[in-house]
Amino acid sequence: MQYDFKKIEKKWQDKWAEQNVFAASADATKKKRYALIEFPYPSGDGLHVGHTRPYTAMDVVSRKHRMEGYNILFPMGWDAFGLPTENYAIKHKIHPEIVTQKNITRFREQIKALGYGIDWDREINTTDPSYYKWTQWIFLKMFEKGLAYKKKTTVNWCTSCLCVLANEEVVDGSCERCSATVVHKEKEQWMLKITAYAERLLNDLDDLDYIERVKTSQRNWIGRSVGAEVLFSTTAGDDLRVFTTRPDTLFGATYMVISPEHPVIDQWADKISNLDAIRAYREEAALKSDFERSELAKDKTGVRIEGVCAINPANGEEIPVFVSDYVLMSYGTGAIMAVPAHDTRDYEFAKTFDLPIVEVVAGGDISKEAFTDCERGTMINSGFLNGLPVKDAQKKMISWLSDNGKGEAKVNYKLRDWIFSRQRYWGEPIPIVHCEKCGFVGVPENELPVTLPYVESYEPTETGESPLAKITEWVNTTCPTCGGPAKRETDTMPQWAGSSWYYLRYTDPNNDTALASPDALNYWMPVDWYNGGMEHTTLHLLYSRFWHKFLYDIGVVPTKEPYQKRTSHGFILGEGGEKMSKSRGNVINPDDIVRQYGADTLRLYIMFIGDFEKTAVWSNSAIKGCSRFIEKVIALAEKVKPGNEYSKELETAMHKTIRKVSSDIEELKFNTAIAAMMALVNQMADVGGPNEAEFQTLLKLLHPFAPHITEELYEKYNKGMLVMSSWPVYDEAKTVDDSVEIAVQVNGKLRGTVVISSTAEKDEAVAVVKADEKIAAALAGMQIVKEIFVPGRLVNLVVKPAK
RNA sequence: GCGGGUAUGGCGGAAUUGGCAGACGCGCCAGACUUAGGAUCUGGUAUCUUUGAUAUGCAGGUUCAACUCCUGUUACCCGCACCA
Repeated sequence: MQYDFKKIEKKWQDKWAEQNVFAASADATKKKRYALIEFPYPSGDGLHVGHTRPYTAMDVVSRKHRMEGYNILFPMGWDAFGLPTENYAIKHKIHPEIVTQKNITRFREQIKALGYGIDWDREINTTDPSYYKWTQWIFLKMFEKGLAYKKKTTVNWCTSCLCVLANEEVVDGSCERCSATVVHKEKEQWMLKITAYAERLLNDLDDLDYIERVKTSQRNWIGRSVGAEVLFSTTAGDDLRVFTTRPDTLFGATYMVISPEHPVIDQWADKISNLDAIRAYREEAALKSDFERSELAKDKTGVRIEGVCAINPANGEEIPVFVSDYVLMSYGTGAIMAVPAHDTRDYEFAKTFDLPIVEVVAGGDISKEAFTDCERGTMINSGFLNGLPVKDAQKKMISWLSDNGKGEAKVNYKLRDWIFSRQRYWGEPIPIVHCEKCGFVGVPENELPVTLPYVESYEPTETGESPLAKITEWVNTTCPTCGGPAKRETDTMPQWAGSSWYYLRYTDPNNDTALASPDALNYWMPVDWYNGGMEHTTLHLLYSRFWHKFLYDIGVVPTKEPYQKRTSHGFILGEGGEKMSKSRGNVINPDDIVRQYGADTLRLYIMFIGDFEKTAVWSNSAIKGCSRFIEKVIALAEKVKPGNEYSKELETAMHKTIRKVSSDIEELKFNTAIAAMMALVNQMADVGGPNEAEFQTLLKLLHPFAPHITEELYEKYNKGMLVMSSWPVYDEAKTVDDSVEIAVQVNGKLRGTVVISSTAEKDEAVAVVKADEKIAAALAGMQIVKEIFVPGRLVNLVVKPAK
């Protein structure tokens, strides 16, 4: 048979579609599996081979589970709002909506050509008003509960996109999207209070089946630290609050440092004698990008505030207060107590400014460096703490602080609230109206969605306002509360909004009275298995867990967590091990591969390429192996023996392969599953061909990986489609060979092999070994000290020279 | 600096979790069929000084037995990064 993959693949894709075999059933009595892949951003470049790795993997898993009798939900959609589309639209003067439609059409065709078992009736699109109505609805609920608020804050400002970025979108001080420099700017922004969920986002990780590295990076990102908040009174009258993880070292606090943005600077303006210098320093810090700040991290800079001193609450000493940009306004209280003897940064700063360094924990050598180890050391120079180990001193100091009203135990998080507004056109409008009398008012639910007005010009403005601000007829509205004149919020939501809840919409994509019906959510949630990129661990994955927990709290979703299991795939690099990029000219386009080899070959190869979780290098020659494998299977079809004639040997191999492929798929070991099938096919060819039942079993095992050709070969048996067939089961008893070849070692060195019955006991095995000529020769003149027998594996004889 | 990970033939990678290192595939070599082969088929393929010895980044250790466990060390990759 000529392998006409083009015809075969089209034929089966059409058949599956005609019979709607991938539609998730509404029958809630069936056992379900919800498998999810991150829906793509439909970029102008089209599908990347990198996409096919997670998609194929989850398709393989889903197809197997479907054959095992599960009701499968395996959906697809488009995360289509975002900057690249908008930038492209501006450059080419085409409306983003049109660009998006075009890109989606292309992506859909490309994905369909790969034969995934996707329920296309549930396709969603984040830019569809009937979808973003609910994105806005969730925002309104958060606004009602006080979790969405507007605040003037220091933001990351991309100098090219002219737009605010989330902390997570700033990479090495540059914009994640366009790589332009990011600077700090003070702006009024909508914020989401993700910090209110920090504790739960952290603790609930324990019960989830996420791969460990995902849990670890979320934990690090949330960054819980335990310590105390301490109040320092000042000569200016008001107090300075600091957070510290080392309350035990309070006696060693010889100065304080506040962030350049700290509000007390203005409060103290009339008392500061060097205000100009302080303000100049603040200006300078604001102009530095994050990148410049970290570049200069080695050299500590700062200015002493003249005219105001702080008082160390432990010993009542007056200590100076400095302004320095190594203290961040965004963490803790924006002020620190500096203990140079026991903190590396404080130590550097003290050396630079020639400040006193007082040792309060003995155990290090503070003439050389700060002693920061909190596992050992004993308190000194610390009044009532003297002689205590560090841990005990911490507890004692905290209770002393709270007894005296000077502080309390405190937990702090690195996680910061999510800056949620963007000054761009192509995003969900924030459904808020600003009324001069009533303040911020949510758009009433029955007026949702607030649709994005169609405009001719969506260029970002130089003033940093959203392009929507220019559309006065849209901006000017009436206040839902008092009916007076009001203005609409003109900022839009960030890229991550629509993707924070999309998995919920798939369960009931056309519902227009709720984001999804309770029945659908009860049945389908949580997502059983979610595979996606590591790069989303602290972005999308964390954001969506936050939204989900909020929706759980207001009774909208039935589960505490959205995703029960999370796995992650490695990147695909171009030939030569470099990142695929247009400039390097090493981009592999899936369309070309499908045209040249067919979808089945691409699917097989992308699964065979290597360890699923690791980076893999594309090889244009290695893919031929998978193409040949398919042709071998086709050739094997010609050799199938009619009837039930079978060999014991092949039967054992069949059962072993079923076991291996079944477990490998669940463990993401697709490469070894395919290797096992290749070995089986080679063996089948060697014995002159399988019988019909054996060949059908092979087709079933291979079907999730290469669905089209296996359907084609299965068709002649008139048993219906493989898609709807049942997954093969193995019999453990039949996975055991009658006899096995075991290794024979003498003193741990391989000296030969013998074939024995697989049920042989130790005595029998050793007897056979001793009878073997080669072994006997090796044993000549030796005395056996110990005999080790590992059933089915080896015999090791420990010997020494006979006396 | 902190956190996570990786290291095995010419290449991608296996190894039932302490039991014959190199499965499976690519590439390569030889042969067959061919006017032809960058098609297909068959066989071979870790290295060497080959009755054997040496091999899983490097140096030790535990064990009858170590890619696997322990100690130390090097290199590379990926996050985060002045987080008090």
